Amino acid sequence: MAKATFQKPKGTADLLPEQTAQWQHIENIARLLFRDYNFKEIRTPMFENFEVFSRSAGDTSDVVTKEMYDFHDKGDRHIALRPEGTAGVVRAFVENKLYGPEFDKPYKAFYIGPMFRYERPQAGRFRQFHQIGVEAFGSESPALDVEVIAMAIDFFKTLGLENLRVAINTLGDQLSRDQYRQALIDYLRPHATELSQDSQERLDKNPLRVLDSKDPKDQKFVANAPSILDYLSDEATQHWQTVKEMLTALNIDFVIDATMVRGLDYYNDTIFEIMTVDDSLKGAATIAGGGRYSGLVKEFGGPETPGVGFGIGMERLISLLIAQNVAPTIDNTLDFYVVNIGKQTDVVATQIVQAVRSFGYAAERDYLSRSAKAQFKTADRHKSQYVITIGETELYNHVANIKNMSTGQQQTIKLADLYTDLPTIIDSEGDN
RNA sequence: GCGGUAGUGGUGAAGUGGUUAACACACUGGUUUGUGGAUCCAGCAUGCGAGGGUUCGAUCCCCUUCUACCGCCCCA
Repeated sequence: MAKATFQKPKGTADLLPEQTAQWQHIENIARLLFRDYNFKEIRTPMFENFEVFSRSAGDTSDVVTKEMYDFHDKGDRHIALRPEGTAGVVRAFVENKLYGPEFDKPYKAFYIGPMFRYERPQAGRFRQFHQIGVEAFGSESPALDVEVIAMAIDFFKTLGLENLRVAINTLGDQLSRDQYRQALIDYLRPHATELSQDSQERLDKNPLRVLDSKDPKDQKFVANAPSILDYLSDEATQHWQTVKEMLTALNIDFVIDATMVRGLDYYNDTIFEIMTVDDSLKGAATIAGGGRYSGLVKEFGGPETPGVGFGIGMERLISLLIAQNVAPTIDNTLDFYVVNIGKQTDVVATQIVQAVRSFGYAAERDYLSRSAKAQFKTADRHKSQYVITIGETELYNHVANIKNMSTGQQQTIKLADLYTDLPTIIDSEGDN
């Protein structure tokens, strides 16, 4: 490394061809599967006005208070790189009036793309990472909560993952939440000074998030804290019950985690996380998280419209696929390699590769005037099925040699035939 | 934002305050004046993340910085 003046920004990654194949595999499966559920792809900007995120994720959320990748542009606009997908989709939903009568309800959309969070990189955590997410707007049906959860699980199963744990909880509706919030404050307030510094602040701003704390000082209080499940309104209870029943009806195993809160403030009713129990991803076990939210569309100026969705972390997903040995093997094999010997053959060699490619075969040639041996080695390394050799003698006679690399058989054919009948020549190879 | 560990060629790595920085893989060439997977031979870091400092002299000591990995917080 003579002068490594340029390095990629902290927490980013270059995805090289060996890896992109893997990414494409996952994306392809997502697109195919989500289509089965009638979700359509939506693409929104990778950056938005800062307020789009601060208003939706919640002013007290960690994402907004310390992880926002934001800056002021040349027009002095306060811009933020999107830290998650929902806010932008909701903004687009409202801005494009997708709540209009001509659109399906629920309106189902999915997205695949990079997200940004300004934090210290570590296992399963990057400044630029990628999510596959879905959102469905316009129905309060618990069946939709369940469908979204089922789709995530379907996706992971299709990819071949095992040992997944689905945790669900409910945050109830506004009424339940308000009552619970008060109960929680009443419970925690007397112990306020014994809580961690962070949680003391949370107590005022967003007491539910105290439940999320991993600090041992807080944990002992969290353990005996009142449960949201005891404060659900009749309506919220009904919703919650139905979600559980439907999950059971679909044979989806789940655990109820009454202390699960989620990091974004906009959720209500059903929330869920899907994590691996695989040891390899200890610090980053959660590969998907999501839930229902009802105030967001209104917050962005649209009509009161409920939504439900999830986000899947692609980097974590890929680590898990690798850890569980279900990553697909990629095919980099060539069908043909064109060995050319001598300067004079340069033009024909180009004509030949192009002709071969025009038949739909993957083909490569040598551009470095290397020895025939070196070119064959390269062909071999690419596991090329056939090698076409063109030297000056062949050129003079208007022929080329085709060698089957697995049998070692080589035949001489006319260039004219190669250009018109290559597939036939290959097919009939064993016949004569 | 805080803490821990690390940074030598394309890769995996050894190494020492002092003339030419092991070894292996990969790659290139040759052994076979135009034909692959084997053998053997040869070549392949004026450089030890970057910038300062100590020293007669530093890849090896000190400081700063950058980056990576891991942990805390939190999350995907």
